[in-house]
Amino acid sequence: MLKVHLPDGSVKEYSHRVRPLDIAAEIGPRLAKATMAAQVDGRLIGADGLLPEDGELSLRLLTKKDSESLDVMRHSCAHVMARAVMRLFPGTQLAFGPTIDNGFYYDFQLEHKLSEEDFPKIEAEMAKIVKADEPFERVELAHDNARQLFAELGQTLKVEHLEDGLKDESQVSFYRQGEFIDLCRGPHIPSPGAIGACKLLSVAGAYWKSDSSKQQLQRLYGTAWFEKKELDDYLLRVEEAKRRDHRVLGRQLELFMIEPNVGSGLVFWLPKGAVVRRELENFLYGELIRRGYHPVYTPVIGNVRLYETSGHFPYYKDAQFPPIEMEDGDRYLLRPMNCPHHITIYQSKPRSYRDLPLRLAEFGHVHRFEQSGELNGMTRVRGFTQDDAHIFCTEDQVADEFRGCIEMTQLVLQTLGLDDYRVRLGFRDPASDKYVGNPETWDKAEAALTQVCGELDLPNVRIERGEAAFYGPKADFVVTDCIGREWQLGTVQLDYNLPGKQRFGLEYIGPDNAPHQPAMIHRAPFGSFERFVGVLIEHFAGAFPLWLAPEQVRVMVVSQKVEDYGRQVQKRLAEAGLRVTGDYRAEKIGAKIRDAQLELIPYMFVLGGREAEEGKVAVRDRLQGDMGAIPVEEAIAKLQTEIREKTIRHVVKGSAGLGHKTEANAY
RNA sequence: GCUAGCGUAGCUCAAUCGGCAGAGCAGCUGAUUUGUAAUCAGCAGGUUGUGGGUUCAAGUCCCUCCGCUAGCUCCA
Repeated sequence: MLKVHLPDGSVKEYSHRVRPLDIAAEIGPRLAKATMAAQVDGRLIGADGLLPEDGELSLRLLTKKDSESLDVMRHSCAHVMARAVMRLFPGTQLAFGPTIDNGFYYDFQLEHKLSEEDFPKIEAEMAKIVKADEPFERVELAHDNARQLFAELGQTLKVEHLEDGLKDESQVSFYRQGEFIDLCRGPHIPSPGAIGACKLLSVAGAYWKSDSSKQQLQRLYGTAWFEKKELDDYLLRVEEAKRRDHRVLGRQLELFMIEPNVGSGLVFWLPKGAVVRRELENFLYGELIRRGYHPVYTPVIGNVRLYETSGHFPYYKDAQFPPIEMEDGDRYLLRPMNCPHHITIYQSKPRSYRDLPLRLAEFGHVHRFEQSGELNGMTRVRGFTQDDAHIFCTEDQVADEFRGCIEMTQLVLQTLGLDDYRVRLGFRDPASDKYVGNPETWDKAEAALTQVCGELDLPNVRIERGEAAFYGPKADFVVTDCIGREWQLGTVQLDYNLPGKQRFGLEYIGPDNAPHQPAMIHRAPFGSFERFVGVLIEHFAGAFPLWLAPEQVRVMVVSQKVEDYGRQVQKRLAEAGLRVTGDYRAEKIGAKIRDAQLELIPYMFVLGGREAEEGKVAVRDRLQGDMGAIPVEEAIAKLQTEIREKTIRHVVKGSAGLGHKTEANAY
């Protein structure tokens, strides 16, 4: 006897084996038709999944209205796409085809080079399959039989996966739809007729089992929705996201440029971008001084020996610009990190426990030779400036110092309205030989980090093995941008290894008059100015809050007759410390306003004969339009308050994935 | 680095089958003196990423290199 609890509180009992679909049919034929999948005690299963004979369970029938159904349908759509590709290109080998945010992909191995020109053909074939609406049938087979089946079908990648990843499974499942059979855990929707609208998005290379030493496959990306309108909305959102791409806005708004004749991945900060950066630097410097950091400046190159000691050179040789070879045999490296230089300052004189914690801060420019395919606007470059600092402290001070770093990072993100982020605790992978130091030291560092993070109110903390730096574990702040990409920005890293005897052998004299080894914390709340500003441009869609805006207010005159008054007001605003320009062209006021709106200037002061007579300015707000005329000094005070308070007047509503990103910044 | 696609004026893009490189915006000059998102007219702007090849003829076809884009791999 099986007891089934339904969400409405009702309970049904069965003495025979039933499937969710049977239960749906019992409730009503419309529901049976609408059922896409089911949830049993919170676990997703297919509508045709046989429920146990005895016991008690809670069942939810999932229809198109339930968000869980969307993923199930998209996975089915991946099968439909694979079936279409196999029909069009016989001999296609199937790899993996999972669901991702807003869509799905499928990896294939085939002779034909897929390109966007093939998309219409594939989509047409998919449409036929959807229209035919043949059911997805789940079949379970013993491991050996499955292996034999896929060997006969010539699906060698699937056979390899059965022998490798699934070698311990005694029984495996696959799904059949017409002539198409695929090894698959499921679940699927009952039949593809429910796929309302789907579209192929792109094709790209991907390595078999994510291993760059293995063969490269062709990956087709697609998206699918229950309703055509949802697909259209999604495509609109993608377009909107493209418009706020920091590379596009960076050029339009003259914030930065990258000139291939100088070098890939090397950033030029143009005057307007430099203003944004300088404001951020000033903000950070204020915080650093308040928190007892000492700013330092150190060389941007150094003898290779230094980086051999730190380990950076041997570990990241291929990702660095090659050393400069001198005639006397010395070799100098463009520094890839600032820590060895700050360590050198620490070592420059004997240190007492009374000096600790010692916090050395530097906006240090570093160079790394990133692979060409990794370069991306400001977010992945070959020369960048870290808002770096290194804290040298005693064992007892580690927790407090670490907490201080996390809090400063949170303050920074909060100040800029970046609240869509998660914290990744990067720990070592015990199986890897990438890490320096002994396991006990690592365990100590990881335990300290876990404890501190546990005490703080951090969102979405997740431990990821294998994500540590080679010298220590870290807490990375990973921010999601407007098109659903994640960027590692701030980082706080705990290091017992570089100060250790095997590396730099740092010491301080303790109260017991004996030498001790200090601990080190590496931290950067922004990560790098380049990447941070890149993400910030997308976050604000180029419309910075007043305190960051390159141009805060533009004075514009209705006619050149009031130019003198305009210049007077402009001068007064500049004296008050505002970043101001004036538009005195022989243009109509509408044209001047339009230009300023497109340049995303937060405030416009419109001046005509009336304002000149009364000593006022007509304030036009970029977001709200005409605010009416007020005295000049009142307008200045209003803007100064907004600057001082770092007000954010419009925030992108962050959420995971492009599908949920909604347009928020009107511009 | 790998796979695929793409490189035309400062920007966004056009150029039929291989047949005289073109438009809008921006820029410059002149006229206009304007009240809350584009006034009008004129002028100028190019070694079609680079080097080679095929052809009577190449922006267009082929090869090399460089760069960019998407994804993969990597990220101290």
